[in-house]
Amino acid sequence: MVKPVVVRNLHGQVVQELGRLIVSGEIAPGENLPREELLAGRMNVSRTALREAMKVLSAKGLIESRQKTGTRVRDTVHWNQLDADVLAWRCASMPTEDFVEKLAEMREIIEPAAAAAAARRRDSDQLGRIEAAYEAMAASNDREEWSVADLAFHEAVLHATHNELMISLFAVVETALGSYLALSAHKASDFKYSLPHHKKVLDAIRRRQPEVAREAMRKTVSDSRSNIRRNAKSRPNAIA
Amino acid sequence: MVKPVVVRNLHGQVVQELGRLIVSGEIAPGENLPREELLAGRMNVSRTALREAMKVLSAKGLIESRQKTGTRVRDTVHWNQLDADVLAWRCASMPTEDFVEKLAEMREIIEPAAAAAAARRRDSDQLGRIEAAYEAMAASNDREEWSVADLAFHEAVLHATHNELMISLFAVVETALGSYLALSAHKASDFKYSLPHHKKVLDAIRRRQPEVAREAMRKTVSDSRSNIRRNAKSRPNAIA
DNA sequence: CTGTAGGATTATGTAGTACAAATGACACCG
DNA sequence: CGGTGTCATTTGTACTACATAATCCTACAG
Repeated sequence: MVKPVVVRNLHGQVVQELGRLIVSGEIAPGENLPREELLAGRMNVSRTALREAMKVLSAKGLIESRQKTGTRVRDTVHWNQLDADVLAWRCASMPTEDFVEKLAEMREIIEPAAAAAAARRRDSDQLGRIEAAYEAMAASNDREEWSVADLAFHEAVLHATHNELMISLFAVVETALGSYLALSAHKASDFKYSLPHHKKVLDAIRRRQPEVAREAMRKTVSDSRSNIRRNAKSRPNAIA
Repeated sequence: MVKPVVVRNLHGQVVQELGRLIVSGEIAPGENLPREELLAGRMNVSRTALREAMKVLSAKGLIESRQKTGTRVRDTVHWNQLDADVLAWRCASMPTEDFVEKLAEMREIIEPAAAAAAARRRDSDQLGRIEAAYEAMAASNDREEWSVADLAFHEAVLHATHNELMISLFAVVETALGSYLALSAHKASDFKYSLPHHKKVLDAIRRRQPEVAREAMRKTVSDSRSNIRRNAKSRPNAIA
């Protein structure tokens, strides 16, 4: 369910290690990293590998290198907050309610709009996928199956928008929110609680009723958020 | 007004060059790049520089390298569509109306939601910035000044949301849309056309009325979009 | 003739060295 | 005191050598 983050490359590991350190704040913005030679030695990798890693971090807006000056951590405003890795590092290091709220807010903005757009622009093929996902949700036997089908449903709706920017944004937010979404699941008995909500979304998209779809989706994700909030409060830091 | 994209590093140039080739489709997804040694020779750079560039492109999801197999261009679904560079390359290579519509759609989704959030969470300091930007818009003497102040206004609203994910998304979309926003400007005589719209947004945020702010902002950006569309049709490919 | 194991081949991955270029610091000179 | 040039330091680029992994193909066994 969670992302594996398997990195076979050495510089990939270095990226993860340094990225985590920076995003978690252990290396604060404005601060300088050790010289490449020293840092490479300290991490037991060659300067080559370290530099390839630094170029990646640089591409994510986390650091900035200049000759003579050295490499320094950039201010958070320059970070590519929408980068999957950056988001993952934030999730890992600051699982505060505050951040989850921000992610959930993004979701509540995107999804209703996406549902409306899908109702306008969906073709029959994509409607089929949404229906298939809905059927899978209805047929699911446990929370695991439900979660998979649920994700597929929302993914299918997003794809029906024909807007790859929105699809990409959804993917990023949803992945980051992934672990927390488990919190929105109900007790084993009523994990299909939100099935009727999804039905309304599906019907509205099928009938090409944008505003109905928007409102139905709004209710769905807003519901999900309250559950996340409730469960997160009852058992804080359940993730880690 | 436009972004300079000044790259002092050699590998930075390689990133730009290869990135443009890939995003424009000249090197299609699934296709393999030449071997590092060959490609480096062909571009007159060392393998070192080429590899650093490839790591960056890899981080943006454009390519994927594996031993023996070589380096291949990944399918577009894996691209970080929300990466500033990727977006810039798309703008440069396919300035189709279609893509502008997608960007505008994102804007129409984000900004009203942001205005609502700003009305809820703004503090006095941020309200001050929004007011200042508004005053600058009102005091502007030409379209250039107007555009700068206009951007500052929207930026200030976004910052008042306290959600850096939304700020980041706005920044990316707005930058990509930047050149096209000029198209939304009216003739020299009535470039302040949308000032009353902005006034309503400002007032609603000041009075902490989320739904009023949302609706006012919706009208503002929707208006801007119609202008972009109209002007884009009258003089297609005015950008390049 | 077919299936599989294992080695040959070939691409990327990593390490290390050497030097170029930029830039901040400092000393020197007017 | 101020301008200017040299020096030192850190990243940038190039090149070489070898490690590693995965494909491909050969050879062998059934």
